Amino acid sequence: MAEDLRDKLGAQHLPLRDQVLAALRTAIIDGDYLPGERLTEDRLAEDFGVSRNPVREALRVAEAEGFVVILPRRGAVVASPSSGTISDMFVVRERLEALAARLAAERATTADVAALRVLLEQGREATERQDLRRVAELNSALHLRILQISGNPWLSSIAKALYLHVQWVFRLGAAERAPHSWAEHIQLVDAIESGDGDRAERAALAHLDAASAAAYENAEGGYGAR
Amino acid sequence: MAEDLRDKLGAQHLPLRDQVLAALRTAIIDGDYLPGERLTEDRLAEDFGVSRNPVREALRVAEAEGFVVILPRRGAVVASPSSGTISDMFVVRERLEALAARLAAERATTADVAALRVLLEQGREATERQDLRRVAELNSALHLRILQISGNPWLSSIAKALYLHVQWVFRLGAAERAPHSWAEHIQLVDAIESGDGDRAERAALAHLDAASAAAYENAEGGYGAR
DNA sequence: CCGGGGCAAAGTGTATACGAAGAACAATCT
DNA sequence: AGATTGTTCTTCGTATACACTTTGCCCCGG
Repeated sequence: MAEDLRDKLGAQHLPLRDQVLAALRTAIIDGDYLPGERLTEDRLAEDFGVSRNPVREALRVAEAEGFVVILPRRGAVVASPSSGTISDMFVVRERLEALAARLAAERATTADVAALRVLLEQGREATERQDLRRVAELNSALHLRILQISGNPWLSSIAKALYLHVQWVFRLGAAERAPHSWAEHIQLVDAIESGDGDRAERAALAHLDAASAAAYENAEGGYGAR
Repeated sequence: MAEDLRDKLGAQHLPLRDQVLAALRTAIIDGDYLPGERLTEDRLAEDFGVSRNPVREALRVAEAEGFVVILPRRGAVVASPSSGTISDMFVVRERLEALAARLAAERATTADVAALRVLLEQGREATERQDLRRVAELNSALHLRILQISGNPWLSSIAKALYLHVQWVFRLGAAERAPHSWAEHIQLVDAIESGDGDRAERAALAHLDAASAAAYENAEGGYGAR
């Protein structure tokens, strides 16, 4: 896309609305704002120390991304992912990440693979140290990196959005993803390195299936229903 | 120019920002605003007969949806789908619609299938009448209906967003989709009726491949670069 | 004690104005 | 010419105002 243009020109200035959006997203994902909670504009404006306008703009985008629901004349509430939508999410994500794995396998440079291996190694270390927070971070980083390597901006942005929601569900469902997923990650990176699209896709599917099962388990009755 | 756009807003009593967003989307898809065209807030506000606030909120969502690109401190321009992103879109859409077809096959009621057949029949008629505009409408309706039957809101909304972009590319690339796609549609609906997920998926893929090829052909050098 | 009517508070939706800062472009100076 | 300096256009954010809806509460009558 026009990313090159965007990079060239005044890129480093982050509009307030974007900062608010980022803060809002993480607040929701981290559970600072709980599903069903009402988000009045004034309150958010005060929380973030800005006026109503940036907040409103951030809210619209958050709505488009599925983090909040906006009821006309009644304002925004944090969305409530039901267990039904969780499995829906995973079915879609499975397909998208499988595709990403295939494309990544077909396009990865040796540098790309090296970067993945670094993440893998760091993940192994963090797992050894029992640093679950860092493990989760690296897990995200790995998946996001693969998406990026796939070189398909649409795929990347859609899958990223879904991924954020998955994280959200995880946090709500208490536990972080179990560390055993790193074995699957290694399989996946190996497959990508091999350049074999079919194999990469299979590896991604296997991994996602396991992740899905774990998520579903965690999520069962995890959050405040409604 | 400002008049016809204003008329599209009509007398509905939705929030203005939603009307503006809808009008903006269709204006972009219909080619009233061309790729690369600069969209200043004042201009849009005047075109739609509203103040700048609803316009700004609509623009943020339009950006999230990929219809415009917002450059910090420089404002919004209509996005320019390059032929690269077109094929990227189709690769993703292929997977999603294949999934939708599978789910639809697994879940479709006889009423669902009947509804699809009605669309099919209307499409056949419209094709006979050479009513290309109506054919395109029915084509959309069919795909959207299948998405809906799939019963997966995530899949549905993501694929719908992608579909809008495909339509956009089509309009830009001049011609509507060739009428021969109806034969593929019939295959697809038959497969869905059969309840055979694999078969439905294959039918969807075949259809999408053909559509993709046609789109790619139309798009080649179709629009004004940037 | 309870249900409903009505009223006030809260909050959204929209408009408007204004100042600050960035970007683009023209004019000016060396 | 090339660099520098204004000038202008716009976005970005703030603030304010106000209509209109929704909500919640109080009070009243049963």
